[in-house]
Amino acid sequence: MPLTSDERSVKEKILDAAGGVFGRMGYKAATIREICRAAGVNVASINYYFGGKEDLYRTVVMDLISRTFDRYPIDDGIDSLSPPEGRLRAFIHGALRRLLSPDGLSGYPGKGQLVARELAEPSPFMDDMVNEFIRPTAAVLSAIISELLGTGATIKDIMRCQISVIGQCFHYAMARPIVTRLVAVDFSDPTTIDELTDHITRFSLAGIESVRHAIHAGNDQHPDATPVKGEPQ
Amino acid sequence: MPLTSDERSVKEKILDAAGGVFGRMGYKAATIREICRAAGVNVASINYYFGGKEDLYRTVVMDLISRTFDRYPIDDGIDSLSPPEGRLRAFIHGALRRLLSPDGLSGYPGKGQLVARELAEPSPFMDDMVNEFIRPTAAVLSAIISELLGTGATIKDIMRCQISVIGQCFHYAMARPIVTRLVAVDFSDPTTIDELTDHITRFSLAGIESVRHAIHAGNDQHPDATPVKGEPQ
DNA sequence: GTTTGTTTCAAACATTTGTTTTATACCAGA
DNA sequence: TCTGGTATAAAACAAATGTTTGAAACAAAC
Repeated sequence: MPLTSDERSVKEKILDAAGGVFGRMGYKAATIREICRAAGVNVASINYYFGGKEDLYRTVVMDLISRTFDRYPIDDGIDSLSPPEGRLRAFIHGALRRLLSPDGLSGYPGKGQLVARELAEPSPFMDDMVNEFIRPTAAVLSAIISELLGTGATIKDIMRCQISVIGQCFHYAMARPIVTRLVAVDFSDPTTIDELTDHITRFSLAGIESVRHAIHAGNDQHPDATPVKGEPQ
Repeated sequence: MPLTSDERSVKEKILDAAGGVFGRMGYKAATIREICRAAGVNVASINYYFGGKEDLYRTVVMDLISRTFDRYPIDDGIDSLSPPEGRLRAFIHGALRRLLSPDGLSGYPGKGQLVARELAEPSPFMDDMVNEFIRPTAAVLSAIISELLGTGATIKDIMRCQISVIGQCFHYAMARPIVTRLVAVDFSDPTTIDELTDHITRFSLAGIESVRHAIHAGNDQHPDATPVKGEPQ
C-alpha cells in the first residue's frame, strides 16, 4: 500500500530540499548527500523513492514548473476579450509571479537559477518543457501583442516585441546574482512584484506603440535621427 | 626561463581545449582529463601550468570576456557628449555584439550559454567579473538613461529602465535554446544583430520616454517614486 | 503474537576526479 | 661529459559521489 501519510511526507521533504539544492548548485554540483541532509532523510531514500539522481531531477523540475503554472495561470484570471492593455498587464504580472514568487514550502529561492541552468545546459526533456509550458504561454502573449500592433505587423515584428516583453521579466529572475551585487533589492516581495509589473507594462506598452507607429509610417528607419559615428550599418 | 616555443604551444593547446570543454559542459561537469585528452597533453600539465582546475577556469573565462570587451568596447566608439539617443543605440549595439557574435576560439558555442551557466552557478570569482566588467558597463548605461529620464528620476526609476534595456539584449543570448525551438532565427548574423539593435533601441527609447512622462505627471501609478532618497547602493 | 510487506538506516562499494609524486627525458652551459 | 633547472609521462593518492546492500524498525493483517 504505497500511500501512507508518512511516505508522502518523506517524498515531499526530498522534493522540496532537492528543489532548493538543485536551484542553488546546479545538477552536477548538487550532491544527493547534501539534498538528503537538507531534507533530513537517509541517502538511500533517493534511490528508493526516485530510482536515482537523474530521475529525481526530472521530477523536481517538472513538478516545480507544473505547480507554478497551476498557482499562477497564464491569463491571470482575465477575460480574453478585454482590452489588450489590461491583458498585457495581467500577462506580465503572471510571468513575474511565476518567476519571482517563492514556492510556499521550505524557502525555495526562486526558479530563476533553475531556469538559467536549463538554458545553459538543456536537459533531454527541454523539448517537453517548451511544448507543454512555454509554447502556450508564448501564444497568449503573441495574441496580445498582435492586437496591440494592429494590421500590417509581420511575424518578425510580433516576435521581437514578444522577446522584448519576456526578456524584461526573465532578466529579474535570471540575473539575480548580478543585480543583487549591483543594488540591494528584495525580489519575491509582493510589493516589488507589483511595482515591477507597473514598470514593465508601462515600458512595454510604449515600446509596442512605437513599433506600431514605425510599421505604419514608412518602415524600418533608424529610431533616432543621429547616426552612430564611424559605424556603417 | 619559461618561454620556449614548445611550452607556449602546450599552454595554448590547453587554453583552447579548455574553452571548448568548459563552454560545452560547464565548470563542474568538465573534467581535466577530458580537457587534457582534447588538448593531447598529460593530466599533470594543468596543475603544472595553471596550478589547478579552478585557476584554469578563471583564466579561460576572464580571457574570453576580456578579449570580447576589447573587440566590442562599451561605448562602441561614440562620443560621450553626443545626444543620449545615439549613445543608447551604440550601447545596445555593443552589448548585442558582445553577446551574440561568435568569437575566435575553435568551436566555441557563444557566450550566451557561458553567461547563463555563470548565472545558474556563480563561480567563486563572480564578484571579480561583476566589478571588472559589469559594473563599468552598467555605469555607462545608467548615465545614458539618467540623461534621458531627466531630473526627478529616482535611482529606482533608472535601475528599472536599465534592467529593461539589458534584459532585452540578454534574452537573445540566453534564451537561445528556447527561442530557436519556437522560431527559426539565425543569431550571430550581423544583419540580425543590426535589426535587433534597431528594434531594441526604438522599443527602449519609447519605454524610457513613457517612464519620464509618468515621473513628471504626478506619478499616480507610481507610489514609490518619491524623489531621490538615499537608496543603498 | 506471528507474519508479511514496506520503509529507514548505517555501512560498504565501485567509480570518478583533482591533485601529487616519482621517474625520466630534454637542453643549455661549463 | 657533467650539471642544474625544466618539461612530460605514468602511476599513485585521497577525497568525493552515486549507488547498493543487508539488517533493523515499523505497520497492518491475520
